[in-house]
Amino acid sequence: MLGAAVSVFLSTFENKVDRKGRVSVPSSFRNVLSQQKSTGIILYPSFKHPCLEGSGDERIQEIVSSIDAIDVFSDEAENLQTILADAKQVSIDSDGRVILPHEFVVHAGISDLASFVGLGKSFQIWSPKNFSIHRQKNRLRAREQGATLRIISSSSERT
Amino acid sequence: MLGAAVSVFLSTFENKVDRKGRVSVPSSFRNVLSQQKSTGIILYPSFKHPCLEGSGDERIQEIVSSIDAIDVFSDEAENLQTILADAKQVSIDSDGRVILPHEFVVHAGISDLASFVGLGKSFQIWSPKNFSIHRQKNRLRAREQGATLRIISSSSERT
DNA sequence: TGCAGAACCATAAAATTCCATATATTCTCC
DNA sequence: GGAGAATATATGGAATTTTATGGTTCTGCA
Repeated sequence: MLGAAVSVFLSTFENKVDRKGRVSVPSSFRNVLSQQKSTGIILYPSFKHPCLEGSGDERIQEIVSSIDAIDVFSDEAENLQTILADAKQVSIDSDGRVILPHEFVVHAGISDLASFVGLGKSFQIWSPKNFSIHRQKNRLRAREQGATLRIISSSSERT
Repeated sequence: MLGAAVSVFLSTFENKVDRKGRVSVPSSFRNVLSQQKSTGIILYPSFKHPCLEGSGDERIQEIVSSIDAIDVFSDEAENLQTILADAKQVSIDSDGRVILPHEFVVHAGISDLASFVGLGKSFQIWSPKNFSIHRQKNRLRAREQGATLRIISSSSERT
């Protein structure tokens, strides 16, 4: 395993998806997950993008608690329940792979390659093609809006 | 059975209903139920949607307590009491199937397919057709109201 | 005695586990 | 410092086990 082990999902990895929909979870991601004591990962289709949202399975517990905290029959509860209805837990096999459910593969437009994109506390899975488009748009926007400001101010605390 | 198992009802499964009204309970749901030591499941017609509400039989206990906690003659109490009056317990056979009572099948508009929808601590059973309409509405609303944002921000507080 | 519900069997499809390998990376001993 | 051993990662395929599902038989009860 590579050195450090920052306990956040970091960087982007492109892995192959075989005929059965199996794909290796990047090893650094697996380390983060095992540190969170996740036995598997939770996946659900993104509302906003043609990609999958992923996280350790503790996240589900948080959603369930959120639902409990509000009126069971409210619209708001139903919004959150939608996430649960769409989510799937996939287990990581002994070789570090998961099986991407077919509907998810379709939603994300994935064929034989999948990009795992670290977002810190969570990650996304894209088709490499869609991701490169998305990435370019994001970079452009970040540049225009001066995304660096936030970073500088937060890191300046430790200097 | 796969290792994992966050012990909540998760994801959506579409199973066949045979001529005798039998339908397989998704295996992951059965796991949750057995973890709850439920010998069967409790079903009752939703009064909000054309679907059935389902849960392990401990859930009924919670509803009973809720009734106790509120004004005995309020509308809310009557709503909850209606649930109890309409509810039925169905047992799971050795092959993991239940028989959907005829009135319930009618209420939900189910013919030869049933969608089991995980909602965390409980689940629903829909006709796939009605569910897809419902799902689309919910997803749209969730997107507009930004349901995910709240979860993400609340979870980020604790790290 | 006829019918609904329960228990039994059988089977095809799907998911999970196990094994094999190629490639890269790290370690260790000289 | 470097050759080779040991380890880890990503991938492909096969074997095994679980599910889902259809059909049949049994049983009590109206």
